[in-house]
Amino acid sequence: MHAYVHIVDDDDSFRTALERRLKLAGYRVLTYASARQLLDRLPGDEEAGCILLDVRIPGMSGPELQGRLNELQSTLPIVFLTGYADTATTVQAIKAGAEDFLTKPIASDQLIEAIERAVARHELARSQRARFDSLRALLARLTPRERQVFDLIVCGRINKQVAYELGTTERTIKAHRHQVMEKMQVQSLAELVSIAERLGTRQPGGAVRG
Amino acid sequence: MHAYVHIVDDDDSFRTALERRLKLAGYRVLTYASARQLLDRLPGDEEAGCILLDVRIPGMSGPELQGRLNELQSTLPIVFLTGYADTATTVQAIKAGAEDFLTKPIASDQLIEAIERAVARHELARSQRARFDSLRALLARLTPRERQVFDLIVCGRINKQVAYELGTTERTIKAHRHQVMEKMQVQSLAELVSIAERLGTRQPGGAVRG
DNA sequence: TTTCATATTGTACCTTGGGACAGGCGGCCG
DNA sequence: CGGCCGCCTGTCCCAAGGTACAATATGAAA
Repeated sequence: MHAYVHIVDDDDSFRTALERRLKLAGYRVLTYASARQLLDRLPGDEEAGCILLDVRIPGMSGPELQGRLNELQSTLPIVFLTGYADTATTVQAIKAGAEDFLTKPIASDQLIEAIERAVARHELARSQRARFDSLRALLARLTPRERQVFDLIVCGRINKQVAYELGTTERTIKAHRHQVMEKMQVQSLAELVSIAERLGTRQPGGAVRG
Repeated sequence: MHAYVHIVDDDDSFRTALERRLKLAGYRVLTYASARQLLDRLPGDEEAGCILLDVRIPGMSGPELQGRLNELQSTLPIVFLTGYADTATTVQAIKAGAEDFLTKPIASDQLIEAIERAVARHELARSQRARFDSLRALLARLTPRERQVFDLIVCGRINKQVAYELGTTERTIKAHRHQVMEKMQVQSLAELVSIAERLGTRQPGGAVRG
């Protein structure tokens, strides 16, 4: 386990001490004195890891950074680590998806436990994200027309209905449908529907009245 | 809005005061002096509502009750309301799905806000649950054989393959398949797959090697 | 201007799905 | 025991999906 731990804290000595502790525990550690710094050298998703984040840091606060990272679709789990914790902030942080909320001083084993949970969650999130993204990539390769056909067939329309709704012929739809199956790398309608369902691109769509 | 608020607190006077406040705010209120009492007269899902729960109550604690209710598949959101809140308990409660975690004394408007959020969430959860349950009910009406056919066709098998895997003929599968579509009240394979996906009864299942 | 991707359409043929109609076998319950 | 249900099976036929082979048109890119 060579997971990255990103420490964001304005207290130099605390940061250094924590860095040393975690390196001894086998982690790769990167430190940041402010939220800004972390955003500037934003860690990607290439490696499993997590963020250890102080609540009160100069400039952008911990929860603010959390919000920003959420906006940026970051999957990096956050473990808050702070001196004083008021209930509202704690609740807000956890609701916003933080993996944990710990108070200083913190026992090493308890911290490591939290980090391990966070890293495990990150690994899970990454793999889910990877699957999701690869499906989205496939979908993105469809031409606009193919995408229209895709949407209709995963809603259960038969070729004839699709042809009617798109103002073309059944033969043409067969061609597009073939392309769709090809590009989405599926052999059956069932798989196609399953993908659509998982990507959330499937609105049941009323039955046709023709 | 005639939502039910279930107050669980061992402090008689607090319970009564809170009950009065909430009734004035238009809620229907039920009070319980212990976790046991609430479990005994367990509120169903018929009406929207939420639970106001103290952390430290005699017998089963707030978080313990929360765990028990989660086991029981309760959808009733919990708003913790307690005098003293340590961080670990707060984090644990929110992670376990509590809607909020407030400390006494609490301003009415803030409490009402939390209750409103909880009730809204309950309404959402109830409607989702209802849809889910109705699908499960349909699925439960399938005979064992039909269920096997269902599982295979939503994985993309064609009749011939299903027949082979179940050691019977294509004709028989057609009959079962017809029954499945009938009982599940769907007109297309797409809808059937969608249901399977939402019910999580669909394991991709490897391609057939025949 | 040539080339490429996209969108379109056609014919012919085969496979798969699905309905209509009809029947057989075995277990469970009143 | 008779009837109901689950399960199985058959034939005929049509509709829908899928493929091979082929071709046209248009706009954008090289």
